[in-house]
Amino acid sequence: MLTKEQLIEYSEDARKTYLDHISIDCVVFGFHEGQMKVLLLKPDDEEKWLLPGGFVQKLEPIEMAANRILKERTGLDKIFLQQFHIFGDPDRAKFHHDLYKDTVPDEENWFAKRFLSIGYYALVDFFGVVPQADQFSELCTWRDLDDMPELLLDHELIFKTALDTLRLQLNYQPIGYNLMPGEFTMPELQKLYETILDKKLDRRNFQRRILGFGILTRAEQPRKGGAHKAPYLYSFDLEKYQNALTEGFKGGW
Amino acid sequence: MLTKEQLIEYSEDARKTYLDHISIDCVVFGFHEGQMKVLLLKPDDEEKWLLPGGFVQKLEPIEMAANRILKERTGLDKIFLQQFHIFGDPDRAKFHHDLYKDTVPDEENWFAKRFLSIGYYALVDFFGVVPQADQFSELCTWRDLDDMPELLLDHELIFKTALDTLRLQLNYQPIGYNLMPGEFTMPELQKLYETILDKKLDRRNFQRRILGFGILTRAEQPRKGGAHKAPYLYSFDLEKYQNALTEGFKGGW
DNA sequence: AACAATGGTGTATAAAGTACACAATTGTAA
DNA sequence: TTACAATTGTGTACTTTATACACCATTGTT
Repeated sequence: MLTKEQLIEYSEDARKTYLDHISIDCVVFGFHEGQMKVLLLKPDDEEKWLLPGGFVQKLEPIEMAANRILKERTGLDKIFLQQFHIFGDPDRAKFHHDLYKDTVPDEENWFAKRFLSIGYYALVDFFGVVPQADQFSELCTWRDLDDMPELLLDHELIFKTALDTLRLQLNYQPIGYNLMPGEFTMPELQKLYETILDKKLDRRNFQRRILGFGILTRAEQPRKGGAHKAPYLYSFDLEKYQNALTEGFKGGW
Repeated sequence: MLTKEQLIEYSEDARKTYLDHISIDCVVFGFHEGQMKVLLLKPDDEEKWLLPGGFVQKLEPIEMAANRILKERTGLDKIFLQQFHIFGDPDRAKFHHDLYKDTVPDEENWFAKRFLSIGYYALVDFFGVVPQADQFSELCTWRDLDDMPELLLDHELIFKTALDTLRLQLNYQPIGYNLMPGEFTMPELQKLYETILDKKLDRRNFQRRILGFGILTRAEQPRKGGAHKAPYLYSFDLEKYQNALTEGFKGGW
């Protein structure tokens, strides 16, 4: 244990040495018309795009910060959020730094700092979102997964890491409750998996596997009205879904 | 884009609102005599124990910080490190805060802050480690996985999360290169898996599965001298091992 | 020389994953 | 009205992987 004097000295040292700045960047996934979408911001006077993000406030739990930030951009309140990595290269804020470096000296420029950024990914209901730009951006909108623009900073890396994590997650957790509408058909759910994985799946094997998870309830009436054979409607059995989320699927060992 | 005045005002606001403190906590796993071990610190004047940790310095990449911190505690240089979560409850530093709260006022006490902590786990060679206590601790030593003492702060949670992550990792990545000596027998490797998973595995099926990964090389001579039948010696084929690390094992989808 | 303890290898069975075929329904074009 | 394309539902054979269990080999001990 330190003495009083040691503690005060240590504290002064530490204050100079260790202060840092935490931001959160979110990869928000939505699903619409058979396409996986990501919510992006287009900053003023810039070609490239950004992930929605913000700063963690003093004493604010990071989970709460992530929810707050996403509420500002999407209007949504209770969002499926998953922390997946922290990114911490010292020069990752270079964009904002460069943008303002001729305007004000570094000492007065908040952006002339290193930002550690916590990466979250979110799975949301496409129709529930009302995209809202922030003060630095002219646009906040959905972009297709297979038509992504170039991203600023290390947001390319953050996005890729999020997608990899999501794909990995498919192997041991159910997915879809947060992305699909209340009722959906099996082919629609399959399309979700196919866009996430970026590959075709066999219709019949997909159906068997998904049903084998035991997390779906089939409605009595199929969906009428469309062309072709009327498909059955399914919904997630929330209790079993939640259980599968915590338990995980197959063991491996 | 902000004007000069807006930027300066924004920066001042931000400085007050967002400054934070980043620490790193490490769960260091070692393997010795058929037992999984974790490196722990016993602070002065405390019953409970701590994980080795430290602070990330300004402008220091976090990966580098983790390596630096572990070098101080273990003497090891190039360590297998895996970031797995960031822990950010506002009151998680309560221990140090309480410890010193009667000694100096909060403004002068570095510990009267919220610390965000990045959790890393490390897999190391047991014999390569020379445990070294820090200035706050009377002891730094290995503890058996099944004989863990109580831990301070949220280190219990950090440890559990690390173990869960490690167990999950077993399902899609090889493990052992960083934990086993250069040459080892199949039963020894099996014991590693068994202690991590905390369950018995079938000898014969384990062997087939591991060999099926194609990452082991069998030495020509078995290990002589011990009692009973002489077991074969294996070593990891580093190239194939690395490849399996990045590729992952089974797909699932 | 018999025995206990440990390690190496094989085989039968069950479960899971893959590939593919056929029937049913619905709107549309002939 | 009928043939057809498109889509969906269901089944079945085959392959691969996982699981359970049996037998033999080696080595030191009794």
